[in-house]
Amino acid sequence: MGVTIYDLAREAGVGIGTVSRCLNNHPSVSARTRERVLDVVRRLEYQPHTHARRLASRRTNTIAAIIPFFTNYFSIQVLQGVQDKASELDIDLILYGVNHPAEVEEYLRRSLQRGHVDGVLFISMRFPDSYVTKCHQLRLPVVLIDAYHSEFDSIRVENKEGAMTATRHLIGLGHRQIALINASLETLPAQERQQGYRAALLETGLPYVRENVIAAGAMRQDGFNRESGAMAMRQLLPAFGRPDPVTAVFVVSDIQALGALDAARKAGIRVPGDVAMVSFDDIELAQHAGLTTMRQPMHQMGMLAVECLTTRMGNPDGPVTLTTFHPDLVIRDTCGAHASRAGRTFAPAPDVAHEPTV
Amino acid sequence: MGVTIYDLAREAGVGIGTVSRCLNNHPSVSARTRERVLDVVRRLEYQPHTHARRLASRRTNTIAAIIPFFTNYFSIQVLQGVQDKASELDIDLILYGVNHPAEVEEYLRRSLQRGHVDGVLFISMRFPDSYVTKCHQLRLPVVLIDAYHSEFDSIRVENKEGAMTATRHLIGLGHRQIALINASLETLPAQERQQGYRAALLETGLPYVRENVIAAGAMRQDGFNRESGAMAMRQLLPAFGRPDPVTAVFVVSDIQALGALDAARKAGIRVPGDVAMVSFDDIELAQHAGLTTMRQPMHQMGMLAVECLTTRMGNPDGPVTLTTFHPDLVIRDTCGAHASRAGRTFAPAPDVAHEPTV
DNA sequence: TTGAAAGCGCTAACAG
DNA sequence: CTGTTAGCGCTTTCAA
Repeated sequence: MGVTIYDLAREAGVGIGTVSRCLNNHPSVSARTRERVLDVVRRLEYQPHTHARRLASRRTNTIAAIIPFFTNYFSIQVLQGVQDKASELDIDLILYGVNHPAEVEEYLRRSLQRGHVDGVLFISMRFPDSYVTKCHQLRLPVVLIDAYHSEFDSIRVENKEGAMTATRHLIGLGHRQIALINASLETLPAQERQQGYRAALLETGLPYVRENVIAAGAMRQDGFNRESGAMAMRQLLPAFGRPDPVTAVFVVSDIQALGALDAARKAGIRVPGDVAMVSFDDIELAQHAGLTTMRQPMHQMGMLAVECLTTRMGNPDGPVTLTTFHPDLVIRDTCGAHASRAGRTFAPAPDVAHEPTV
Repeated sequence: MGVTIYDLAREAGVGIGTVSRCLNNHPSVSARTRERVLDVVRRLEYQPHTHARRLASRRTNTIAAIIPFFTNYFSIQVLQGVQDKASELDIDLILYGVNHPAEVEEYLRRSLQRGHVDGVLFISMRFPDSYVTKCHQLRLPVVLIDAYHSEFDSIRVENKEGAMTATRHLIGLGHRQIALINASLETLPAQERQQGYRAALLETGLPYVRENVIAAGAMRQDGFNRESGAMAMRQLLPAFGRPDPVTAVFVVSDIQALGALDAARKAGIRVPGDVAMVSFDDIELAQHAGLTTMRQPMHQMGMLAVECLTTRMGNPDGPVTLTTFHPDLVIRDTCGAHASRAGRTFAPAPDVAHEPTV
């Protein structure tokens, strides 16, 4: 039905090898011949057959991204970086959105089919241990983003450092009772951010108050969602009224901060008037809501992940890499720094790395 | 390097044809043989080679989705529906995110490669005329979502009707000076929603006031973005102070409403206190912001699009279909219906379809 | 029910 | 520089 290289070869009066060379601009073809062949290509509106090419060349030029897909804005923004870089490199990107944990394995299984994809990107999810051997055996390149595994390349952000910066900022603004609204401690980012929060308190000599810390239980998106933030804020409400009240909150993600903000508003608590807030991620909406937050270079992380994956594809046995970005503090409205500088200001403490257990 | 059906055949003592039949559970294989072969399959951890299979069977089991990707929440939610259905049907989904208009053609060109994908989904974008003939020639199935073209299957929402409902709701709440914040009139949804707005005014005998209508110019996302909404709101500010002031606004998308809300807040205008607001889409954030809005069944539209595409793949010459959903009014905070019912209430007007030109 | 053989359309190694 | 040839791994007749 379609035009094949045989048709082209016949029409141009050359062999199919030559046609193939022209198509893949192989150097050893005379200018005249190439011209003639490409002419025929245009005239016959030839379209190469993707899969035939892939079968013969053993390269698929396709990668898969496995991502938690329940409208997770962080992941979406990483995905954009991935897509942009893939597009730039002319690589097809297969999207596997995970709604149910079981799907992870299903997608991995698919990716493992020989010749299906050249590599897999794993975003914001724990990599299932049962698959690490398989991936290695079948030599499937894997890169993790916002996740970590000692046997795969990972791209992440300094969560502990970021959480420390956030907490210090609040301390610097004069706050002494700082609450923490966390996601599920099952996840690494949640653990690390809690460590950072705690470390910042410790280094300043502030007590770690158990009641000030709310973690999400097992739930949708591991607690990185709006409702989780709102619930936590509601739980925190009494703490605003007690003597020596909580006057600031560090929320481990913007999306939770949005929910917390909402809950606070409904309870008549003003932010930053009554309580200051700093969160984490800097998703696009953070700007809209005026969140002071720790920015993660999501787009850049996505782009880098694709580069890292292609590198890995080219060198399957190279050493495992770990790339770490440093989050930046973006000051907007919720921390109150812009509004009034009435509070006492502490000098930033030195970078002492306590390692409190969580 | 990998295990092939030849290995399986040798190991099981059968021909490759039989192996292939077992793998594709073709009926004409004896239970015993099948058992034996499948045993070997498991023992050797055989993985079929995707591309070989695709080449031989001429089916790719892959579709592509071309979507405007600059964090457009509407599209993302549609995409989720697409992904869910594709996953359910075991179809691979290639994601083509468009950042620059030129990329559309690039992606279409790729999709047109023989055997690349079985079909293409086109979300929220005008389909380039230069490609309609090509798609038909190469018999590439195409389905449009939130867009329309007479020669392709389309899935959309009754924009005019929705806009009328929204505007009528505001009228019913007693408002008489209702502004319109629109996106770029280059797009079909913008045109249709403006028609609906106008029709609702006309049927009630309210004048169409030119100064009350703000359309976005040519810009990012055709004006369907936050900044556009904020700008429009700022332009509208004087109208709130004049005699016979504007007391309500219909905004053609939630994302613009978010921007408008922000701008209003900064200008000291309370919503719904000073001005009521109804918007369109019901993206996930609408709930968070308390937007009264016209709900589009985005997820459902995405799912249906995939079904429609597979149907089309099975019957390339069937009649072109157009599926239309009706948007639902979701009442939350911004319209003020919950707050006070102080205003006069008009009875809903009959469904007269004026067709004002835009 | 099964095996053998002929492709699917292309790449790449090998002669010339 | 170019033509020929041998696969890539699988599906699908066609006989048996």
